[in-house]
Order: sequence, then C-alpha cells, then structure tokens
Amino acid sequence: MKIFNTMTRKKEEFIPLEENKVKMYVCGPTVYNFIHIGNARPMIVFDTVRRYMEYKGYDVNFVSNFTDVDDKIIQKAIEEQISAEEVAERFIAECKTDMDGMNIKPATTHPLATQEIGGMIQMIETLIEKGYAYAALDGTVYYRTRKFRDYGKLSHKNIDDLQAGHRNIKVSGELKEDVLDFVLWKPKKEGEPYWESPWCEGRPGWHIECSVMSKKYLGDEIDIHAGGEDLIFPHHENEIAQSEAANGVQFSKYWMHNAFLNIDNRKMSKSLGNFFTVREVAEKYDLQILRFFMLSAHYRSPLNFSADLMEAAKSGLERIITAAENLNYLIKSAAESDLTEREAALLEDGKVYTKKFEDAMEDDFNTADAISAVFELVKFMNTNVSSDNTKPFLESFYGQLKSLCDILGIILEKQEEILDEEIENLIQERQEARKAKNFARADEIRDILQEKGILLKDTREGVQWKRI
RNA sequence: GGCGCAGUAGCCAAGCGGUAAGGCAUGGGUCUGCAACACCCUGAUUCACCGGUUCAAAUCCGGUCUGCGCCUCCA
Repeated sequence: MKIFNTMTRKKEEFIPLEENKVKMYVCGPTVYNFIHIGNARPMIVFDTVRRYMEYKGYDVNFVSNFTDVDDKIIQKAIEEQISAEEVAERFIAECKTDMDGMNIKPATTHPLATQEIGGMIQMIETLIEKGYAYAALDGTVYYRTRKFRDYGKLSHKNIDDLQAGHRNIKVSGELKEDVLDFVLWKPKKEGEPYWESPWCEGRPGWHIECSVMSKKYLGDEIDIHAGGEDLIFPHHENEIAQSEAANGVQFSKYWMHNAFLNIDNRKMSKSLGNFFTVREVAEKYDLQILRFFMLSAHYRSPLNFSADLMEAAKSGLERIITAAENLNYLIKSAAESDLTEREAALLEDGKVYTKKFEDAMEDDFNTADAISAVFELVKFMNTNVSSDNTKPFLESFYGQLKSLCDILGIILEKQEEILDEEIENLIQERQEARKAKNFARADEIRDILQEKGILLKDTREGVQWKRI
C-alpha cells in the first residue's frame, strides 16, 4: 500500500509502526455552525482510507477531534446569547447527524478540546522546561519557533522567507520575542470561557489541542496524521514543533492532505457567497450521492462542486444500486442448487474487478480508478446474470459487489420496506388490467403509485418496484 | 516575492515512457403494450502550446500561455 506523504512529497510504501495496527489522527471541525461540504471532504476521504485499511485486516485506531473552544464559537454564543458550551454541544450533535448521513463511521475516539485542558497545560509546562516556550508578562505563553531546528520541514518553508513575507505585526501589547512565535496559551477576555493555569486564567491555543489529543489517545508516535491541505501550514507545522520538542520522537510517520473542494473553480468562502452546508445538500440529495461524488476524483486533486456534477453522480450511483437491487430480486426466487460449471468460471473471471479495485486503492487510495472497477463489475454482472442462475452464484456476485461498496462506504441495501396492502392490491389489479389489455387502466394505476412514490418496473421476471 | 498544483472527448475523470480506463450526457439498436431498467453499438489519429531527449512521450527535460492554492482563522 502506497501513501503520498506530504513530508517527503513522495509516494511511500506504508509500513505501520506496529504490525497490523494503524494509529491515525484526523483534524476535526471547529463546531460553531453546521459543517460545510468542504469539511465533508476529509471526513469522507479519510473514512474511506480507514475502511480500506480495515478491509486489509489492519486494526485501525482512528481519532478525530472536535474543537469546541475557539473565537468563532464564542462569537456565535454571544450572537445567540447562550453559552459557548451550548453552541459546541449543539453543533457536535448536528455534525454527527451529517456524518451519519454520509455513512462516515464514528471514530474510535472523538475527543473534545475542553476535556483535555489538563494535558495541554502539562505539555506546555514540558515545553517551557525544555526551553521551547516562554510565558510573557500578560500570561500569554508562546512557542519559541526558531528554537525548533526542523521548523518548516512539513510545509517546506524556509524560516527566513517566512519572516520576510510576514505582514507587519499589529497585535496589541505585542510581547513575543520573535514574530514567528505562536500562541500556546492565551489569557481570557471578559466573558470568555477560561481555565486556571500556572500562567493566567485563559484558554489553549489551537495548535496545542491536536498535539495533546493525539498523544493521549494514540501515543507519542503515530502512523498517519491527516487533514485538509490548508492545515499544512501553520497548523500541522506547529503541531510537529510542539509534539517533537515535547516528546523527543518523530510525531507522525505519514502526513496525508486532501485538496480543496471548490465551487465554480473557486475556493468556497463566505465572502464569495458560494458556501454550502452538508445540511443544505441533504435537502436535495441523499448524502450517499455526495459521498460518491467526492470519491469520484482523487483526494489530492481539487474537486469542483456543482448541481450538474451532483446529477451525474446521482445517475452513476443509481446504476450501481440498480444492479444490486436486481441481483437481490433474483436471489429471492433462485434455485438452491449447486454452482454450475459455467457459473464457477464466471465467478472466477469476475475476480479481476476486485483485483483492479484493490490495485487502485493500494496506489495512494485512487478511488476514481476503484470506482471504475466497480462499474466494470456491474456491467459484467448485468450481462451474465438471469433468473436461470443458482442462488449461490447470485449471492456470491452480490457479496463481491457489496464488499467493494462497503469500502467506499456506499450502502446498497435499503432496509426491507413493507408494502401497504392497498399498494399491493393496486399492483395486482394493474397486472390483471394488463392481461386484459386494458392499458389505460394499467397506466392510470402506475401513475397513482408514482404519486405515492412507488416506481414500477416491468421486467421479464415480473413487476419490481421501489420507493423514490 | 517565496513554495506548490492543475490544463486529457460536450461534461466529470483515471493513466505518468510502450501506443488513450471508467462514468454522465448524446445518437442508433435489442427487450417492452408503452414507459422505466438493463444490454449492445456509437465517440479524442489525440492528451493547452512550442521546442528537445528517446526506437518509443499525454507521460521525461526546457520554455510559453491559462487557471488555481498556500505563505493570515480556514477542511
């Protein structure tokens, strides 16, 4: 399995620190509002990475935080005249609803920044002891950036260029030793949530949160640290400076970063007004379609979002699901007999698609290629399956399709729906009308059912239906 | 100014040295009372442009054009 490592800018063979185990940390959202579709990309992408690793037999310890204390949360709390905790609590719940809709597995642990303050104070103390941090007169604690030799190794930035390009410092009461120093702990302002600390009543800086949560739940050294590409600098660079200075070992072996989701080829932003929340998308589309859409391009390529593209994704996904439904339908009435020779040969031939899928995923999680393998499998199945096939054959095919779709997080089977007696009677009546060549009545019934959200399909094997 | 990414059919998107995957849309056909689904067939002598390396380049090198990102809170 090859992973593109942002640190080395190369695809590298994945070798876990501990055999068969993966320790993975993904930076989660700040919960001050509904998550937007840009937040959804890393969630979907790295959930898929996790699923593939689990499929390969790895025991994945997957940690993803919620940042629940932050300026924007406080701002929102003031606007709504409720506490910051209430804001965070509410949007964590909403986020989990969205994640569920996108079929994102809950992390092994979802730590909250506010529950880890003790650990943060400890790490800051260690950094001060080692000379990597200092408290200013107002109680702010800064990280002494230039002290960390490797600073810039992830983002490939030269520390002197950084300073040269840095805009002029304005912050009131500037007490930093150096403009590059960043905040580890900051004093509270009136009305803000705060915690006691050796330096002042205040709250942690953003970067220290992830260093601490990663250390607590995964250890000093982890396999993969991931997030959106905008986190490379300064967030992940600073995390490395903190963790490696404090722990004395390499923080993460592999760094994975997804590219942005754009709207009309421009970065999504509130000021441009091209901003969509997952919840808004959910009003128009099943979130499965969003997931499928996001996986249709490689995670390190920018991806453009638009209604047309979502429609295309919808049609494509339907093709896969229809194939699965058809198999399922055939399975119900298939003979229990043993596989025929021809069927066995067909199943054997079909294995090339699983192989192609795996090869694509092995190559830095090329989901676009993996999906093309699924489509080829679908075509292969559609052309080779009929009501004459045995049950074991059909089930085997279904199992193959399902196993690939599971990795992508695509759900094939909807839970068994119960037909109202009324609807069943209507279908029956329509069949009789058709037999009597009373097509006017037959079409009328089909229309009635369509209005009720039931779509009929007349196939050689009988009438199939589905809710739309 | 520094660092980086991208430009492949109408649209989306793989491929990254051996002669252009896949999907959506379009058109034709099979099936069907009709429709839907499904299946078959249909598409780039060509991969932004110009040079170069090579037996061989969409793939490597140099240059040009265009679009985008990071360097500041941000997925």
